[in-house]
Amino acid sequence: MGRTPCCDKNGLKKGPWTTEEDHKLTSYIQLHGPGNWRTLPKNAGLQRCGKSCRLRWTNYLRPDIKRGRFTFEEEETIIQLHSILGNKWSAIAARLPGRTDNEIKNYWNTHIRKRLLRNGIDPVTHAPRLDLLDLSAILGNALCHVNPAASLLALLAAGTQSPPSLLNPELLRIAAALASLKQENPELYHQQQQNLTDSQTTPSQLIQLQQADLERFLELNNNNDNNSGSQVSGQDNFASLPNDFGFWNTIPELSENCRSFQSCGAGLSGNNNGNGSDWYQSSLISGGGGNIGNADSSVISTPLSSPAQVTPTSSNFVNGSLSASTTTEDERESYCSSLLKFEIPESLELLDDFM
DNA sequence: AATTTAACCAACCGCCGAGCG
DNA sequence: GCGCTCGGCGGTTGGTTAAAT
Repeated sequence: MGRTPCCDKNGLKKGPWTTEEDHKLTSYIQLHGPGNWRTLPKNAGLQRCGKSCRLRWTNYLRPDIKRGRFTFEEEETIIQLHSILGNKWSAIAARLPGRTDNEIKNYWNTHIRKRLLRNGIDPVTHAPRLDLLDLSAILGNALCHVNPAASLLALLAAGTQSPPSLLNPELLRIAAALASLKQENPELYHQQQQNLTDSQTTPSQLIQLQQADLERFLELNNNNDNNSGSQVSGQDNFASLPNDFGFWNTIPELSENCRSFQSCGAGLSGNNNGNGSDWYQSSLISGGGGNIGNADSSVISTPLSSPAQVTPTSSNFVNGSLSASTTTEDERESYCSSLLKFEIPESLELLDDFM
């Protein structure tokens, strides 16, 4: 199947297109329609190969192309489709009106892929990188949606391998998830609670290992709130902890783990139907999952589609999600940062319910 | 202000499959 | 069945711009 490259011929121009060339190509296609790319450049008076013309038209000049930044919904769609289709950019583009495969591919490679990698998620398999992450965080995130109670158990079980005085950051996160579930879907919440009751493990025994630190932490958080009258970021809160607070300050890895603690908003997504996709996708975008020791604001283990526990200050926050049409990446980052604000929900008392 | 580095993205390259004679 | 062309696709490059030093 031999084939001569269409651009090998001398005299054919390469490189960036000029306005005049764009005008010639657009005018010709408006008159004759696209197609027959081999003869098109000659007929249109262009010193380009047909392939170059086709790419210019399909990726840039086509009138139905949507320019500008990708919206939040588009980003979610790309991730979702990529998890199913892989690098089938044209197939993904077919689901995103106005976006070209080239544009999606570029956006994936320059934005989404990097973000997933930063968050410890393999951009190829969409699975957490076990070699990079803390196992308990992975377990927590993976199970959180399916079965919060089981997730709690898993995390607590993982916690038993840590020094007893270590406050497992996932514990509060899962607790917040359960709190959110209780508010959003009481029926499912009680079902999960029943699952926990039916299990052979006694959570009270496990949770007691961490209860002391949990109480001290909440006490500190309350003091901070009372003193400042404002919310305190998670990192600041940890920074304010006394050095003898638990065991973590003696071990760098544990210290980092705790400093990366991000609370609240970890509830299940608004879609509590057992399909984990939107929670998963939101986690990918917002940076969910086992980010350890990374203060990057893009790695927030909080699903954007679950705002129940957070109070975003961004004006773009509309109806429980970012206002997609106006959301820039900077604003998204800002929004993510706002999710770091500390708000231990009152319903965290539900931990006692498990006791 | 100048230089270096990083990020972005349009465009190119090469491979592939469909279709045709 | 073979050879060829065409259009499509995914990977990669390199020029431009922005940010950092």
